[in-house]
Amino acid sequence: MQDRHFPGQAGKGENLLFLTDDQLRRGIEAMFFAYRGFTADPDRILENYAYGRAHHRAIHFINRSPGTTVNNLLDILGVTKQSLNRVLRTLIEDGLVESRIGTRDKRERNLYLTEKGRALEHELSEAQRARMRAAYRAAGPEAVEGFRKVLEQIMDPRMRRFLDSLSDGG
Amino acid sequence: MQDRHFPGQAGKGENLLFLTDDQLRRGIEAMFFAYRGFTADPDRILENYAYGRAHHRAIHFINRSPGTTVNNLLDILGVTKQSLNRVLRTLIEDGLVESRIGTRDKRERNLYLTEKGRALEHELSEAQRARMRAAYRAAGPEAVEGFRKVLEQIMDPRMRRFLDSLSDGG
DNA sequence: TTGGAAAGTCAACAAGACTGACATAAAATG
DNA sequence: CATTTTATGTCAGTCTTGTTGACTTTCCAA
Repeated sequence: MQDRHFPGQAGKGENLLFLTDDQLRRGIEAMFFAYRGFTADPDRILENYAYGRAHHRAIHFINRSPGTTVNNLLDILGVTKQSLNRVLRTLIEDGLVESRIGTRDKRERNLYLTEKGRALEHELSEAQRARMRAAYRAAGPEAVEGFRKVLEQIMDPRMRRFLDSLSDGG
Repeated sequence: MQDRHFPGQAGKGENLLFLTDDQLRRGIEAMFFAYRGFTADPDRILENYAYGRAHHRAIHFINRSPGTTVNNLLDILGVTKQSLNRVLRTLIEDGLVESRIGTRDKRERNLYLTEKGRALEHELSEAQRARMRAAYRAAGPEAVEGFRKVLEQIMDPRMRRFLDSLSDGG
């Protein structure tokens, strides 16, 4: 599609140099180290509250989709409901998340951040955004476009569709 | 530096649209979902061996730098020695890693993959590379360049220098 | 109305991270 | 040569976060 097809071996080889095992390995290692940096700042903040990454993820996506159900969250986070429930329980007990019984379906719980929850969400996301902002700025808009493009290809298609739905609808 | 400076608000705003909180949030969520995809295939393989991600990471970097020491590995992986030791012990017991007493400094242990270790390393990395290869191919070489550029900015500078040293020297 | 499915909760357990204390051997230093 | 530092390994205990299994409440459809 986007490859210009030169005849013969030389042309093809030159075009596909970015697909060598060595280039792939560099990308893999970059993902590993970058993800560590990506989580480092929120992790430091969470320590002050005796929370972990699981709490951050729950807070993030509840803030993102207020009124979401436990089942929705399970789908997004990809953990078992028991695991999520433990996290939600502490967040509710600590007054960061409010759980309201569903109106249509009383089995469901609609989740909302409280004022306190929004405050922590903002503290966490601002720390994470600061690092991303600096990285984006240093790399430039074209690099950022490529960054997002590759990430979307790495993730499972289901999650890509989910992200797309958030961008369109929200 | 790489920003072209237009006078007035409109020009500046248009140039920096990729730095809005919304764009940053999309990048953050993309990182989260992509990392899950990134680890999914190796995780599935590791289950068959009753190993975890920690084993994968150790195997990867021992394969990357044969003869590396425990201390080196601690530095790269960013875990405690107790944590790493548990992993190394099982890998050595299972005959995937060989630990030789250092020649210059007999306190050190030089770590090597055995034939069996290399086999697992290859199985794991090939699965991970397959996903990355597909993503790279779909996104194209320019996107891949941006991807790597942004990741390098996200990681801590220490790890960036480490990656650079691997590219130059190895 | 009754039985199954769905949403959510509670309890117990496992992996893998952590800290802290301690042991051993070897190297470095005074 | 005595002491200190370094590299590694180990034991014990804790924490987060994942798991499975059993359970309640609610909804829906046969």
